[in-house]
Amino acid sequence: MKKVTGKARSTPDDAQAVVERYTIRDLAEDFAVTTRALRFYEERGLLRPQRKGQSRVYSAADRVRLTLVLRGKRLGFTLDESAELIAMYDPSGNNEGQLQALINKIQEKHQRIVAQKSEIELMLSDLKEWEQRSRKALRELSRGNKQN
Amino acid sequence: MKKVTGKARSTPDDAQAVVERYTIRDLAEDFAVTTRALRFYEERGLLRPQRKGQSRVYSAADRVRLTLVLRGKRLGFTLDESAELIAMYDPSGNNEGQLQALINKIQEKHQRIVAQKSEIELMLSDLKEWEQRSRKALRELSRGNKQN
DNA sequence: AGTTACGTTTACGTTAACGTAAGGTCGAAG
DNA sequence: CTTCGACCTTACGTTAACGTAAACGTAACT
Repeated sequence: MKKVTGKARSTPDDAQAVVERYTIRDLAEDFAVTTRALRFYEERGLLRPQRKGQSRVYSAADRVRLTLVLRGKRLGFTLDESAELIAMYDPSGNNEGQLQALINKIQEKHQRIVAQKSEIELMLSDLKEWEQRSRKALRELSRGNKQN
Repeated sequence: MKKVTGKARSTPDDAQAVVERYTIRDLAEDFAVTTRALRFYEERGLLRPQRKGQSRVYSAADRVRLTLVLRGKRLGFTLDESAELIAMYDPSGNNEGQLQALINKIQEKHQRIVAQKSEIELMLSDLKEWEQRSRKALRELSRGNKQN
């Protein structure tokens, strides 16, 4: 969690607002992703870091976005879907319609997850069944061996 | 479920064992997969239909295999994993060690599925949380509008 | 013979989310 | 000045599971 204020080197005299800035590596380490992934996310419009020269400079806002992206991944969203959701949640366009749309999207995904959950429950029973059959076959096999 | 015995056309006199045979299309329809998929599965060693001339002829055994493959898919197995499992379950090599290995594999997958399940539960709560925040933002926004 | 239906092989195309070079820039350290 | 180390861009490679198209064989019907 290397936090660095405005000018990191050695000018603590400058009492400007404490704007946290992070290098690409900071974020990569903090979130356990590769720098390639971060650049990729940017390419896909999920992050919009500033530049200092050619280097990317990430802010706290970018960390929030990244958090959302990663959360989206865990939720099984594609990057495009996450991009869409994040865009909708963007404070700049926080009007009523947008938010309602966002809520709808979320509920849509909610449905999908619920479906996945029942799928998995089916899978579990399938697996158990299969294992049972294997065990049974194994028992019968060893019984057969004894009778040999 | 077009079942066809030995020689389908018009020789019911031939009383040989009722060996069910299916065309590639039969299987495709019965299992709701494409013929391409069936050929692909064969290419990957998951199915081994006989040939009559150049055409593929599937047997009941192939249906079982296909069932296992599709079940594997639902279980989140890759084709390679399914191939492995099916190979292990193959009656030709049904010795004790093989079966035990199969059971182990299955349990391994079982673990994975269980993990997925809890992942999904996390996702669900994440989603609900997110939705809550959106709703709240929406309420506050409409409250603000009234005061305008 | 011609057409239609169904089968075959070969092989390139597709999608997602990065991985993995290859080569170039830039500022600090020795 | 040279060498690092960290950053950058460009661009091709990768994996899974087929989709899709091309070009052809064969059998049955008309």
